Amino acid sequence: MAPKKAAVSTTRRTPRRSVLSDDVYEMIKTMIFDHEISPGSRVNIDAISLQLEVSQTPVREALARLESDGLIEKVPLKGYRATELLTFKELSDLFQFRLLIEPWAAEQAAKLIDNTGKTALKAEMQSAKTAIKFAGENQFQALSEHDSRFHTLISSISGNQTVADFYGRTHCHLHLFRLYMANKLHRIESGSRTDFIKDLFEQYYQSGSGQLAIKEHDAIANAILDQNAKAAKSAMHAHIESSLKRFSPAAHAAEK
Amino acid sequence: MAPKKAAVSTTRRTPRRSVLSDDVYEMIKTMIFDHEISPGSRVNIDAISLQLEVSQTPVREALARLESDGLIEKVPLKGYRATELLTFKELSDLFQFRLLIEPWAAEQAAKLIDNTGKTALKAEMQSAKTAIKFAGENQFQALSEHDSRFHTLISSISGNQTVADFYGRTHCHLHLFRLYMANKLHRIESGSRTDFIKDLFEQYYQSGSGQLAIKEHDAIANAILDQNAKAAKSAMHAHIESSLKRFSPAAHAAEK
DNA sequence: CGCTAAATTATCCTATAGGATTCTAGCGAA
DNA sequence: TTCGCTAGAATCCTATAGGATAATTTAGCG
Repeated sequence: MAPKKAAVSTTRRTPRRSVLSDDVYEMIKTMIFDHEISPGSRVNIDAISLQLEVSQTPVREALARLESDGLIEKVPLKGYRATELLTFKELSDLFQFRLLIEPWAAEQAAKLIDNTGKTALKAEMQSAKTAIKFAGENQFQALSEHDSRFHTLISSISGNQTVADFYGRTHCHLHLFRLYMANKLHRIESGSRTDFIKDLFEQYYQSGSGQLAIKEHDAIANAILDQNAKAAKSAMHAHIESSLKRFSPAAHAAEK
Repeated sequence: MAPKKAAVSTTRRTPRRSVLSDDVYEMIKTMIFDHEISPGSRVNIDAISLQLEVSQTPVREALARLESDGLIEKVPLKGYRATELLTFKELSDLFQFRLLIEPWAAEQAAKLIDNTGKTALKAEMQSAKTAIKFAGENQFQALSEHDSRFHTLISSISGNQTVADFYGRTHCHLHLFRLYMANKLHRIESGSRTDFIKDLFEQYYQSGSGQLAIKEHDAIANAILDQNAKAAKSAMHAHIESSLKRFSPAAHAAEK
């Protein structure tokens, strides 16, 4: 093994640590996240490479990976398109899958957590308090990001890398955020169902739901910190079921 | 091995139904499966594209997807390599994951199966009988393929597409077959541990284990056909645990 | 108004060149 | 001999142009 190379001293070089195709992957994912690429719309390789000012090669690699993730689908000889929003059935299936792995992960996390994990978990719960301070869409986004980090952290503490990987590949928070955004946009455009849907959203996604989710997180986190495996498992189960209930109206509305 | 036709001046009409990169993806996966690309070895893009007589673009796309599948890993600015064999820990994690989803899938399958599903399940069990007739390595491969189809079928009958997708992405049978092949090759090369490992293999992987696995499959299939959900669930649970026991020696041997 | 055929568009694939980085080999000095 | 430095080779990553094929649109005719 070669000793530390002093090549770092050439500060002038571009220390591009990551590869371009990885950046493109993240950028496209963000574009999907932000509804800049709307569900079902076509994704033109030329357009993307022009917009991001890169060649087609890294765009192709990024799209191939996004297809594996289920965020993009390829229609042979026709091109790529963003996947549609989740139907209610797909949302249910996804949450059923989460019910199979996440309560187990929480249980294991309670059994195996060490001091490093406890510190991280406490820090994440602290960050939730600040997320609540945001308003409107920003609050939802902040809460969504906290939620994503929270569940990722627990699956990682569970000690099972396979479970953690597969949880990450659900991209569940991305799907939920897309549902949220689609409903929000729809609410703005068409005034017809405004009252009904508006009520749903004010009630479920804004402060009320946010604080409810945080409370459920608190219960999970405390059980894990107490190393109470049974409580952690059932709290996670309850949280996911409750979460599905909160999002079901959004999925139903999107199917209309 | 099969002589493929050169991509000559295209006077010939090729109604290629699938896209080239999909074919390349399958070919590379087969090469990994067959140890033509051995675990940990580097995968040269140039070499692959020359060997398969395609350009680099579809090879890149295929490798990007295989990376998402965990079969290939990319080291930035150094190239691609095949992933190493599963360690015992990784094998355990993988089977723990299977224990979380497959017994549930079997339970659901028993509840939801219809006549089409019953026909398919019976046909698959019938094909197992012919697989047993093969000998040696071919028997193992035939059994492995039957096993893969069997579990895929059940996860599909479960009705939950998400669960079925994620099961498919474990590529568990590919990993198991790689473990088997690596041990087999090692056994041939080094005579030192021959007796010990040979015993293991004769006992676990050849006819003995094969027929045991088929018996376990029978139990699962019958429970599902009887629509006995509880029995299906516990039979699947037992089968996966038993399967892990059968493969653990291979993983341990490979770590040496 | 409906159907066939040509023209257009779009996508996939190929080919190749050049920049960037890592690995290897060889030379000189302590 | 062993260590450090430098030159060269090998490899990967990016970029761009262009040809081939399938899908789509448009024009023309019955």
